[in-house]
Parts: sequence; C-alpha cells; structure tokens
Amino acid sequence: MKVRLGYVAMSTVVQNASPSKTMTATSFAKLADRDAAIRKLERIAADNLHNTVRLLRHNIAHDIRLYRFSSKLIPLFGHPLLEDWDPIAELVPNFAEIGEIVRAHGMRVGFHPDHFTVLSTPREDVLRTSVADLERHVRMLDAMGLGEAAKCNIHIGGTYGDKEAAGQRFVRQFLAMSDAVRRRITLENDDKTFNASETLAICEQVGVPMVLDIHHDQVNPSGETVEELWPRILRTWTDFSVVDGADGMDGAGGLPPKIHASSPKEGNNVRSHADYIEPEGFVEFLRSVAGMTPSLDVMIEAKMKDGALFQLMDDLRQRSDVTRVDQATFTYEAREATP
DNA sequence: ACCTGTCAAGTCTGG
DNA sequence: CCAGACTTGACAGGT
Repeated sequence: MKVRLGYVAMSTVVQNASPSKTMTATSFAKLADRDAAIRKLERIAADNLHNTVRLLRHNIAHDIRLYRFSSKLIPLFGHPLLEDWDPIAELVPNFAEIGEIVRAHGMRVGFHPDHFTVLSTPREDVLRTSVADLERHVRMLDAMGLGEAAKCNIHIGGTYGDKEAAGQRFVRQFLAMSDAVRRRITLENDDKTFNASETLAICEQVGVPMVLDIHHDQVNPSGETVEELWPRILRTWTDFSVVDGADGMDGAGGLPPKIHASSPKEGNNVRSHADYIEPEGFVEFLRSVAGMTPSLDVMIEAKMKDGALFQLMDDLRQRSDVTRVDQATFTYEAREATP
C-alpha cells in the first residue's frame, strides 16, 4: 500500500509564512476610511496567498503532495460588514499561481471549512450562511483552476436532540445545493455527533466520498470496526469521485481514499490534538486496511503540523513493514514479524 | 520582544 | 432565557 502524508494550512518549519493572517471585524469597523480598510484586507489576502505559494514550494521540496489550504485566506470574506465586497476577481492571478503549482506537481489539495458551516441546522439563517461559505470555498478552488478532485471536507453537524431528524435534514439541505458545490464535498465522521457508520450511511445516500478520521472514530466509536466499514468507505471514493487534472495519482476508479490521523493530547481532554502522532496506533490502522487498499492519503492533524509529519516518518523508518519512498511517502506491507 | 487578554463562529450545557 | 464552554490561530494592547 502506497501512503502519502500531508498536513494542514501552516508550517512549523517554515517561519513567518502564515496563510491565515486576518483583521478582526471590530477593528475593521473602527477604521474611518472604509476604502483604505478594504485595501488593507486585500493586502492581507494577497500576503496569505503568497505565503500559501511559499508553503507549496516547501511541500514540493520535501515531497509532500497532500496539503489543506487555510480557510482564512481572505480575511472577513463573507462577513456581514462586507456584503458588497467581492475580492476574488481581484485575486484571480494570485489564486491561479497556486493552482498552477498544484497541477504541475500532481498535488492533492482541499479546504476544511470551519465547524460553523453546518448543513444539519434547523435555523434558516445558519443554513444560508453555511451554503454561502461553501460557495465561497468552491469559488476559490475555481479561481485556482482546480478540478473536482480538490474537495471541501465538512462534518454532518449538530443533532439538536434528535440525530435521526438532524440527519434527514442534512440530506435534504445538502441535496438542495447546486451540483457544482455538491461535487466538491467530502464528509467526515465527527468526534461528538455523527460517528463513522452514521456518516458513511449519509455519504452513500447523498453520493459523496467519506473521509475517515481515525481519532474521531476512537473517541466516538460506531460499534462497527474499521475493517467492517472500510470496504464501503473505499466504495464511496471509487463511486463518488473522479480523477481529473488536479490529481496525479495512478489508476482509474476515482481518488485514493483520504483519512485524518491525529493523537489525543495527554490529560483530561481526549478530543484535542497532541503535538505529534503516535506511530503505534497509526500503524495498527494501516495494518487493518492494507490488504484492501492500493493507495492511501493521510492528513496529519497535529499541533506540530509538518514537523509532526517529519517526526512520524522518522519514527516509521526503523520498521520492517515500512519502506520509505521519499520524505512524505512510504509503502506499507503487512507482514508477520520475524521470529 | 514578549505577555495577556480578546476575537470570531454555532452548538450545547448548566443555571 | 442567558451566560459560559468549547476550539484555534492570530489580533490588540500593554509593558
């Protein structure tokens, strides 16, 4: 099984390269010259996009071909104070530069809109802002010139005391969105509400791929093991995704499956992310799916970001079942330990 | 240069 | 019904 590792948004290795610089709504509102304030926002956005380019170059230099963009690339985009402001046209060259690098190197990229984007909500206003948020993310991917292999990953959302009703509401509200948005979505199992089998059932119902978060599955188990669920999860990728220009992976039959890996932080709060990845639990997962999975993409969700990715590769180097391909890719073959 | 408190968002819980 | 917790990176304002 070929395994590629990636990380989220910012680097702990490259300094002063934040792709998420912002301005608070409060301080924006205090500025007397609104035009100047908007120019400042656009300047910050251009800096964030430039830092994204720097991070992509860093990724290429270290063979990292999996990356999640910051959802805060454009500060206050979509905020009620800035309803008349649409900065994307202005920034198309900046977005296009990012897309060119992604395509030239066969990188797999995407977004993960914040938890405030929730399609299971019973509130009309929350649904409206959630759909608008997804549309903004899709417009940014379009501005990059990336095809539908570049996805926006979200959760099902809250349960509001009735998970069954919330799930049905999610399905109805999801299907009411445009095709263009729906084809850009993946769904992830949650650490509190919709577990892996519940999320999978909804993925199958609405026809989108499922991102399995193995830490969330441990914190919020579904009663079915990963081995039991994995064949169906794989099928969501072969049936509901297409390989296009934004993807450099081999083989037909859709995108390779993507998972999220993190380790719980020491202490009371089992849900928060540790600085690094514990290799034992991670390899245990690889072993359980290796026989069914030719290639797998893994987003490392750890406080130390790419630093945790490099540490994990170092930890794996000694193992007899791991063969290092490059700095962020290896092959895993389940084999019996020699006696 | 560094430290502390504040900011954003939606949901959920406790009172 | 309302205040606070949750989460996270970064701002904002102080020294």
